[in-house]
Amino acid sequence: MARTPQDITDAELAVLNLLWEQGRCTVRYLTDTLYPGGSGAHYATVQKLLERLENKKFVKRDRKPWPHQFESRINREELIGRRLQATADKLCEGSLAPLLTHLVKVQLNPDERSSLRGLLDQLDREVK
Amino acid sequence: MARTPQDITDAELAVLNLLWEQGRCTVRYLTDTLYPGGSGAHYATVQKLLERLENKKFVKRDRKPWPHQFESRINREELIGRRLQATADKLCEGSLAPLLTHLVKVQLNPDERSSLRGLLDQLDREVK
DNA sequence: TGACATCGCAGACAAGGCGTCTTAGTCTCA
DNA sequence: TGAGACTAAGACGCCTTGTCTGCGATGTCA
Repeated sequence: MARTPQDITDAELAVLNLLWEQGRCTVRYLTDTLYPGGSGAHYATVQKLLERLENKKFVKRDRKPWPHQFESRINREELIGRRLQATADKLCEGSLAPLLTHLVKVQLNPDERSSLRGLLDQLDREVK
Repeated sequence: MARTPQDITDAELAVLNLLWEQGRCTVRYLTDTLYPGGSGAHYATVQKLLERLENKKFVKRDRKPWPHQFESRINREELIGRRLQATADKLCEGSLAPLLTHLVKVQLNPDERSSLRGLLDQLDREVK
């Protein structure tokens, strides 16, 4: 049974989180924020994480300015979607419906149910 | 940044899937189904996977009969819940609501929306 | 233009996860 | 009691992943 590597690892996610919060920025900024008072080695660590994220198309690097600028090519919402689909693929033959059912059953109190109805109504209106 | 091991790996999940489908059964049955025509080594592989699942409390082993009988202590629904919560912990500070919102937006056609309304109504009635 | 700091890049490394396999001991039953 | 199946414990090796080293390239400033 072959192993399936993670799409985005924990350390990579920490970098992405900062990119989401900050928008476009440099390795220097990311390093100083993630490892305050860190050594030069940490800089290279962040650089490597960015390189891997770039290879996986989750981060865009702008090589024109110096130093290079990085920004995310995926937002949190999209990543949530990927994770949900991955869960569905492994546990529900790719169907997202069981996940939805689970969340509705487990998660909602009456107030949340009514706000969910509101969301459904809104989606209905958008279709028209 | 420490790595977080998976709660249930792919190979372990293959075993669990069979246990869900079959209910209580032996290592022999699982091995012959997962590795048809497999060697003795595969038998030990399945045994090891079961041992790890047992340590993680996802499988119960009955040592009274010979050979031992195994059954799952978690069902698919519960595993879905664990995975969703893990996703929420990493991406939404533990809140499941964004996952639900995402699924409702991305996933539903009008028919599914109306059946979801039915589910909500049913939950409302159960509360009373 | 030369000194110097910073950056970019390629690769190496260790720890641990995970799937697999070996081996030795144990049990059942004819 | 001997054959055959099962249990148990550990080892093996590949891979992922977070980290780090070294060095050439690039920019800044006197």
